[in-house]
Amino acid sequence: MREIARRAGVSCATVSRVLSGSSLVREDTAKKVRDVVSEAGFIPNPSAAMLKYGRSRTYGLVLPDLQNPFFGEFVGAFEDLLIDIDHEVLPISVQTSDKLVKSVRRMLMRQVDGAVLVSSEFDTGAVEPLLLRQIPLVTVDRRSVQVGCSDVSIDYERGFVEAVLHLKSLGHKRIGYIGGTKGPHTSEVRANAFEQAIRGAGLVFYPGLTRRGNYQVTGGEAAVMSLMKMPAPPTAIITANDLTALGAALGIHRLGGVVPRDLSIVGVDDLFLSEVVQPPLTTIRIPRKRLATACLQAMNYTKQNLERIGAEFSVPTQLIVRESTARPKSAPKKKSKR
Amino acid sequence: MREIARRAGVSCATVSRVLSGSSLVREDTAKKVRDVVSEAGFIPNPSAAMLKYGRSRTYGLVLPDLQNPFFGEFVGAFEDLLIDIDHEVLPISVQTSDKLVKSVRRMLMRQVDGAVLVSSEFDTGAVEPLLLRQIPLVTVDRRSVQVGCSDVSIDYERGFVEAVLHLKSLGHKRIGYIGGTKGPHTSEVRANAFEQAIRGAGLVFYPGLTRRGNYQVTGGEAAVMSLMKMPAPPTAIITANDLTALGAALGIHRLGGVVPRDLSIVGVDDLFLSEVVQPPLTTIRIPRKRLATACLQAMNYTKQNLERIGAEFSVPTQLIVRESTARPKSAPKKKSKR
DNA sequence: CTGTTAGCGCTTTCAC
DNA sequence: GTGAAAGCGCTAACAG
Repeated sequence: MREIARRAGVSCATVSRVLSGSSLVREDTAKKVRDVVSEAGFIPNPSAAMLKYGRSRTYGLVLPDLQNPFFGEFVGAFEDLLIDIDHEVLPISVQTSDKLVKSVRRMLMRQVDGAVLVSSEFDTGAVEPLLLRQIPLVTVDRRSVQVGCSDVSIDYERGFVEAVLHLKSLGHKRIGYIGGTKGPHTSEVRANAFEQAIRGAGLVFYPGLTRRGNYQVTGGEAAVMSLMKMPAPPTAIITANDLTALGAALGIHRLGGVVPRDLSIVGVDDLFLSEVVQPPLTTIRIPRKRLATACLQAMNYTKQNLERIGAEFSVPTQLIVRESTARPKSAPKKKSKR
Repeated sequence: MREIARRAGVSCATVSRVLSGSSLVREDTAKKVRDVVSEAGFIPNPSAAMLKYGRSRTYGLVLPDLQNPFFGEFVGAFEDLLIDIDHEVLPISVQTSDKLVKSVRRMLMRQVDGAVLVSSEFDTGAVEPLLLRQIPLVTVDRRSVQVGCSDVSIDYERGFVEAVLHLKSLGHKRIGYIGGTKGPHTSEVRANAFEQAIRGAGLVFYPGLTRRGNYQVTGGEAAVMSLMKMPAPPTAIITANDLTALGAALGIHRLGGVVPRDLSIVGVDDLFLSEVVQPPLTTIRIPRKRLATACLQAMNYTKQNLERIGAEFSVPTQLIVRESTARPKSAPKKKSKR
């Protein structure tokens, strides 16, 4: 920078002013500086500014599992948003929850300006250091907020209602559910949302038709195996995410069955792959862009209201009907009229 | 840090020495400092060190497409490796090649200590600024090196040979290929590798049975449609990656056919999803961990030999046989004995 | 062994 | 409108 100042015949203070777009510089001086800057290919070093202000222009993004394509896509969406405001993303994948403690340390080291926690599977203790240091937090679908921490919830409720109505209109009455393993809180919320969607549609909720999964293919497969072994198995299921749904489809196939003939399946996420598998998956889409936007919005809110309880944001979902759902085998023909 | 020094009754130089593990400190002093550090939850600010040494302990990772799960998995593998050496990864997804210029700028700003370029689809000009600033570069599968830039190639050759032999042993003779769109160089290399694998196996290479794809599902689908319309379509194909293979399978399905009955398909990557689709995909596995390790190794080599031409590293591939390959419809029964 | 000090690159008062 | 200078947190050379 000194070098630029020297070449332009000004001081580094002036160069700094030009670069930060201060209007206190005469236009011809500014132009000259800009010329020298671009000619020399000068790129300012933000670490110096960071050192001075303690802000890194970086947000931590804690994800449970980069193997799930959904999160890869989400990182991309979030990154795009940050580019526009000249920030970076520090992605952190946390397979096991004890790694969160280390991750928090990493974020602290890198002086992140905030953190988005997409794995809700964590105990508050782990993020305590972040809160203590006044780092704004945003959780996704944790359904609870606290001082310095906002939440963006994904509106599964609406998606579940749409999905259940769709299944009901096809003639399904015994609808099962394969959930996730996450923190008791979220799991509870979702299971309740499912139950209410069922009841809201005027159907009977069968607790015996719900299973736990692990948000992965393996969990969906195991759960569907267990479900189909029952004396009265479900004719349709809704799963916690597309990976679980894919696992369920695989399980049906292993059992010698066919989707949707033997079981209708509804996923959640709408991975771009869900469209190309056979059969293409009916799923409740979580819009990544909107989710990313809401996270950033929540981040800004939290930052500006650090002393107050965080706000709750919500992202809508949308049912995408494809071919993994159909009329149940046993459905009386007349139902088709409805 | 001053605060810590004050509390421990030492100077900040001593604190710094303790934190960096210097042995020049008496054990009891060091212990005391460590106690204070952990009690106060002190976390050093690396930007200061960065400012001083110009090193950020961050590597840029330029990826073509975070939507392809392979890259998500690769980011995870690379991140794991970097954690061990206390570095971070700055992931940058580059959809269009003109964005590379901006990305390069971002990496320069963040003072990355090096960059791994997984999209080989770029002209050398775009990364010139990196080279100029003596930032070590590693390309993946670019098959060329230069001063300050090493390459890690993926041994498609071996994978193609294995795949062709596998298909030949099943009785296939007309084997097609759906490539990618990447820079002319890599595409050429792969197409050649395919051709040689075919010839090496004593089969006839039919140029008319090769198509270009786009490394995505859409490309595979379009290419297979075109291929199957031919008077004498292939009985098996090898594709540039699993997404293309999935697209090809989808295309066959759209055409009313069945994989592998109407066409055997071999992919490349071994996405974890490839195992769970129907039929599970026969594919040439690229080991992410080994690839990540090789990239880091290449990075270290380049860093230590910045003045010299980079080295070439290679990562082996491995054929994983699943159910998307089978004997061709037309195969004479006696072939089965072989 | 430990303390003092200078300086990394930048921004930002405060003078001029 | 512009320059001079201090200071962000840390490290390394040097002094003690």
